[in-house]
Amino acid sequence: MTSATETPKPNLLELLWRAAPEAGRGPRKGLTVDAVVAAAVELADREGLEALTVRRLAQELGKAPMTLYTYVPGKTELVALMLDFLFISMERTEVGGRPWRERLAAVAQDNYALYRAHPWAAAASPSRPPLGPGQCAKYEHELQALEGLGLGDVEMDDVLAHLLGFVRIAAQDAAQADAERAASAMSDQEWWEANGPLLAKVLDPERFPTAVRVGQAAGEAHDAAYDADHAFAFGLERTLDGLAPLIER
Amino acid sequence: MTSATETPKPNLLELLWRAAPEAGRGPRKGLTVDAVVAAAVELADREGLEALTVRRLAQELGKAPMTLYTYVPGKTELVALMLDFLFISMERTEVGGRPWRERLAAVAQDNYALYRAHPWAAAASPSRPPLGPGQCAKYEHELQALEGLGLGDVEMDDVLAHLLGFVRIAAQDAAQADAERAASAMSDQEWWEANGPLLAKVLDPERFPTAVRVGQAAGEAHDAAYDADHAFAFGLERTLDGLAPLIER
DNA sequence: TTGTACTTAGTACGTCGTACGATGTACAAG
DNA sequence: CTTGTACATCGTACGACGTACTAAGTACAA
Repeated sequence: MTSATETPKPNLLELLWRAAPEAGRGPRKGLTVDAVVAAAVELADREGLEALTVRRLAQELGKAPMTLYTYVPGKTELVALMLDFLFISMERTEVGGRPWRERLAAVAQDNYALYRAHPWAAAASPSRPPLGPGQCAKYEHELQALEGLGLGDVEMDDVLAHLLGFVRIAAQDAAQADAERAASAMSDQEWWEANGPLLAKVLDPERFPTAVRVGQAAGEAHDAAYDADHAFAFGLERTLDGLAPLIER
Repeated sequence: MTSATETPKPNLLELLWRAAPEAGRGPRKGLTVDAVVAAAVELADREGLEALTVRRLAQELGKAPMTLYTYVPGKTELVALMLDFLFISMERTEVGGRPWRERLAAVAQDNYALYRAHPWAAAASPSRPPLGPGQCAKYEHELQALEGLGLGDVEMDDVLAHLLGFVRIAAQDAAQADAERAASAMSDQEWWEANGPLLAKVLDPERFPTAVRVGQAAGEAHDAAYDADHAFAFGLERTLDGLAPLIER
């Protein structure tokens, strides 16, 4: 055993809470973790999560790529920090004293707005994000919207997870629909010219009677293959309806 | 303009429906699209989606990497084919004549079972998969579970999308929880030794009273940070409760 | 003043998806 | 039967990626 200097390699939790031991010797740092994270969020917002590469981010910050590893141990940790960064500063509608349905709707809408503003976050966000300050503040605020409704503690957690899961999948689907529209160089017309004939042959109303009928009706109703905001509005009502028996019992 | 031979480059839809123009000249093909897709599914099942690389898949098939591009235009299309492959052969519980709640529960459970057996699929599956034969058969079957309940066509589509969205997010969360458990080299005990002190300091019951109380209760109730199957069971009941007012009106 | 812990940067490794070009095969046209 | 051509196959290579490693230089502690 040498008396080697253990480079303490900051833990993700320490990083999230900015509990790093505050360096002593050596040159001054030219950046902060926050600056790196903020720039990363801005880049991901602007050009999507797949454009967020270490090289690219370093370039925007005017540093060499490997320099970023002084601030963040790796890309996974960076994304976790980015998420918590969003959670810290997201809108939290105040709902004290309002009926439960409005309270939960506000929670859902705050989350949906967050994911719509930062589409990469919907895909990156796990159901149990690491316990950073943002996640904790968010959890606290959202649980308070569920206080006093006669739910047990475990039920409160179940209900919240259920509600937030709905919002996440709605936001994921919305983001993906947007991305597909943007990525497809084809106009709707071109697409139909290319694929219509085959589809007409293959979507046999005798083989798929219900599918053809319903699919057509849905497509015409939304004037598109998929209407994300409608799906969110519809799903939110259903989700709240589904919580009513538990809450109003 | 030369009279160049346009290599017709198979469309994704043509590929899904196996409507490729059936080559004429040249050496016999050593594989089929189905063989490639089946091997890819098996590899992804066995080692996860990130282990599914073109080189690796080619190796398992005894071919050179670039050879696969004769069968499939690219990796995105391969994943789409893999999904439709699952949809073709998935379990479809027969539910004719049963009450609506049982029917929808069966649809949800068939989907959940699919995603649990093929965890990569939950992440890869969009809300509107391309219209391959599997997706069509699936859509048809699932819509039939909604027939005769007094819903309009557009409502049937909305309801199904809502139900399937719930299943997808539940499966995603389950897969991710499993993956995290597997990836973390730490035991629970090691994790708490490493992170407990910081958490104790930072999870201040005065700052986050509800979060600390509820989080602890939920953690103890499930004996883990997250219990995916419980979340699915709970959420399914809530989701069906939420559809009741629409169906039983 | 000197030693040491640190930030920064350059280079490089192993991975990925896939473009390109050469080689050889088997059918179609002569 | 011969020959031309469309195609399957494969080796090589390119430009990305995350990041390990090393060297250089800086500013505080002793």
